[in-house]
Amino acid sequence: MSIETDIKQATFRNPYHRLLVNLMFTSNWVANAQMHLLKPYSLTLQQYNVLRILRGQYPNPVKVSDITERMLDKMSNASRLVDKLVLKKLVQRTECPSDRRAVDVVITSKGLDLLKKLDVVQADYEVDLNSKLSDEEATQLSQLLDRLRR
Amino acid sequence: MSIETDIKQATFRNPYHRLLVNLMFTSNWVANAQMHLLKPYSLTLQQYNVLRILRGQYPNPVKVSDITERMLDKMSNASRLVDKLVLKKLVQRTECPSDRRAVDVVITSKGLDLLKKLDVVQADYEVDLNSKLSDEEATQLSQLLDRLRR
DNA sequence: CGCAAATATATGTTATTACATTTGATGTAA
DNA sequence: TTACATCAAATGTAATAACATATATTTGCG
Repeated sequence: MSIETDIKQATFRNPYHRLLVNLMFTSNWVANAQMHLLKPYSLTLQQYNVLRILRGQYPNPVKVSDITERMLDKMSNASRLVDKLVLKKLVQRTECPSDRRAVDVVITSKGLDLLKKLDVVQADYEVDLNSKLSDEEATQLSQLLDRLRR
Repeated sequence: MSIETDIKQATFRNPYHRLLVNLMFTSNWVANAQMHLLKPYSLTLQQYNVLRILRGQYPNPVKVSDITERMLDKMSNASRLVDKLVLKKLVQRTECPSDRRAVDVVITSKGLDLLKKLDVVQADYEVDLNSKLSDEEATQLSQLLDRLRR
């Protein structure tokens, strides 16, 4: 279904207007689906993203400021997000030895195990996308998104 | 810059994984920019979207349930969003004569005036996109997003 | 060195979101 | 018509987000 049908709007002013609306709508649509996948594991999308960032650097620590930077999903909740993950014992927080202002965060083995389980769920979801867009189309879509942010 | 550089992640498992991350990232990026455009007018992005939905039907009323449906941005805040807009006198709420459970919402002339001012701001933003993607590319991107939601 | 500016994180506050429940109205089947 | 399911909106609530400010540390310039 086209975005026009999905949001029941007959026309847009121009292709850019349509694109902006479509982008937000689609992203919400995906975020929603992902949230529901994560729900049985009591993880929010943001917490999941933080865990994946940490796994990407494992076993090296990542600073809270690095997490903030990579999320774009805005300022200063990184500290509290890490809080939540510490409470769940999915990450560990230690003072950075070279800069006592900073905090080193590392994913725990419990966190890694959880991500492993979620990899399966996520892979299934991605396979599902495969039936809608080919590899090439997914790549092309990604490249167009990159250009939009230039 | 590619999404890899933007979020400092070397690789993704597959094109779909990259696409999902890129989609969220880009959408946050756009939402953020839009939020800052709206800030001087003390409107949130959601409130702005509701106003545009109402303008689309003007002078016909739109039910709260219709607003909810078109937002996908989830359940049940539509009622409170309308509340906020009523407080600002940007919309008017009247009981639907044919179904007393429902509520008819109509944008006021003050609301229409505000949207008119925002049209200019929004148009400027869209012109800016024009320098990054051609009309055809914007259309193509939109179509790929449509297919992703199939 | 001494001190102001910058940096990293944490915290306080308010608004917004997600989710569940409530209230009232309508549709429908016995 | 009554009883019951369904539906529309509003409301309660807990979690989360946005934004400003605070606290502690480091950096760098005179």
